[in-house]
Order: sequence, then structure tokens, then C-alpha cells
Amino acid sequence: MTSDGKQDQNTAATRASDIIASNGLRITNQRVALVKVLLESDDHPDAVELHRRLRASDASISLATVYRNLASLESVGVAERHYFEGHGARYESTISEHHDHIIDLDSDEVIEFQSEEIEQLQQEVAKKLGYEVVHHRLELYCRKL
Amino acid sequence: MTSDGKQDQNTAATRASDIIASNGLRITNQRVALVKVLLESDDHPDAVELHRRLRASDASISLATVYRNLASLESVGVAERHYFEGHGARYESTISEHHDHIIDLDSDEVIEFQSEEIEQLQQEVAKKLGYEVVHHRLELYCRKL
DNA sequence: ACGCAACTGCGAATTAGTTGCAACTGGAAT
DNA sequence: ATTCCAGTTGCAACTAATTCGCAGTTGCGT
Repeated sequence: MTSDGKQDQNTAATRASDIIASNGLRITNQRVALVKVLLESDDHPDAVELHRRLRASDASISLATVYRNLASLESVGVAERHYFEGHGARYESTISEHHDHIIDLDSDEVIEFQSEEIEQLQQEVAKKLGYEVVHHRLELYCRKL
Repeated sequence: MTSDGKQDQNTAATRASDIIASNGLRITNQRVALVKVLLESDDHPDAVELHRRLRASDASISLATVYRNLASLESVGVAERHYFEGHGARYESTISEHHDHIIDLDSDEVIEFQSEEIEQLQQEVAKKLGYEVVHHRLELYCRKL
């Protein structure tokens, strides 16, 4: 049976712990719970929303700790912080492939995309100006055609 | 004489007034002063810094009014607001050509650049996903080579 | 010159995120 | 297994940035 709730729960927790430990952070209940929620979120929640989801899945964690852990997860590169226009900070895990974002101006929906060509051009432009790209941020604010 | 201070002052004020009026906003001393400062700033100051520059050039204006005017100038497309990583909102006038930004991670310096090719690719990527780009934001966080 | 909606200054209020502190807890060392 | 302490947590107080209410002013169409 592939949908054994308890088993899924367990492997998810293991995966989260592995990610945390392999980045040199201590494994705490709060941190594991946060990483689990980040991993299973395919949207871009803010700290308050993450806190809500944690409470919903029974995890006991304070908002301050959510903020602190998001900061440390970001600093080791496990989470990424975004400041899309008109919103505060929103997060996503960086476990999946790098991608950029299209923000639907009408629905606020966020779509992810990748373009090797654009990444390539960015490097070239930067190099031409004497810089090396450490990371970048590309957001396309769009409307449906 | 091309460097007649009083004359420059005057034409700058006229230019600012024109920009304001042609965007359907009322011409007030505070607004004209703010647009002048924005026009002569080639960096990306935040609201407090703009306020400082306004006071320095003798203009009397409250910080709240700076914020309010930045908002209205932004809504008519005269000013642009940026949230570069690790900073609050910073502004620039949009009178000059559209461009994107390289942020020097070591010095915090901001360099502007344009790439027609990247813009082109952005449109294509968006179209492929059923979207039309209204505007975008591309920031390259870099280090000097 | 008149009238009123837009604008302004002030200080209070709100929002988002951070921090001090005392209590707690992983996990390395024993 | 037990000890130990730096890293972590919860709480509440705090800060920085931005917005808002309101009463007084001012631009500008008529």
C-alpha cells in the first residue's frame, strides 16, 4: 500500500531531518515540522501562513520561531525568500530545481518556469560588465492572454 | 551661459511640473520638489533618503508626504519602487529608458543594464505559458570578477 | 474671486519582523 | 546511560517602515 498515512508521515519527517542535518543545523521538532510543511507546499506562503499550516498539522511552534527558522533555512540555502510586488516576504523550499516566477496580476497566482537561454544571457550580460552572477531574481508580472 | 544656476533650477522645476501635470496630478511645491530630486538622483534612494535630500535642498516636506507622493507617482508610472534583497523600498524615476539591475553584493552598488534579447525571451516564455508580460523585474546579485 | 476636492503636516496607529531573556533540549563527550 | 552546554524556543516587549485620521491649506476649474 503506497498511501499508508503513518508511513508517509514518517518518511517525510526523515527527509526533512536529513535536509536539516546535512546543512549543519540541529534537528528540532519545530524545524522538522517547518521543513515538512515547506516541502509539501507547492505555493509561496508567507510566515504567517506557514505558521497557520503548522498549527493545522498539530505542530506547536511560535511565530517568532517560524521567522527565526526561515532565516536560518534561508542562510543555508534550503529556503528561498521572495518579495513579490505588493506583498511581504514569501517562502519556498529550494529542494526542487531552480526556477523563476510569473505572477498573474489578476489572480495573484504564481507560476514557475525555467529558461536556460535567459540564464545564459544573464551570465553574459554580467560578465560584459565585469561581474559574476551569484544568484538572480526574475519575476514576470503578467496577464492571461 | 549654460551653467546659470537660477536658470537650471527653473527649467528643472518646469520639467518636473510638466511631468506631474501631464500625468493628471496636481502641481504642489512638495510634489515638484520630489520629482526634481528623483530626476537628479542617479542612484536608488529610499523614502528617508529622499526626505533628507529634500530638506537639504531647502524644500519643506514631511516624510508622510514623501511616502504619499511616491505612491501616487508610482501609480501613474513616473517612479518605480524596488525591493532589492535586504533593504526596504527604494525608488527611481522612470523617465529614462527601462533597464534592469545588477546589485553588487559586496558594495551594495547598483548598476543598470539593458538586454533586448532577454526581454525578447521573457515575452516568448510567457506567451508559451499563455501569458502576456505587463512588466517585469530582473535583478542580478553579483560579485566583481 | 469662489468653492471644493486634492493635498499637506502632524502624530497616532498599524504591520511585519526582530530581539532579550529565562527555560528547554539536541547530541557530543564521557 | 548521564552530563553538559551551545543552540533553540516561547513569550512579550520592541523596532523600523509605512499608513492613516483629521483638521487646516491650496491648486485650479468656473
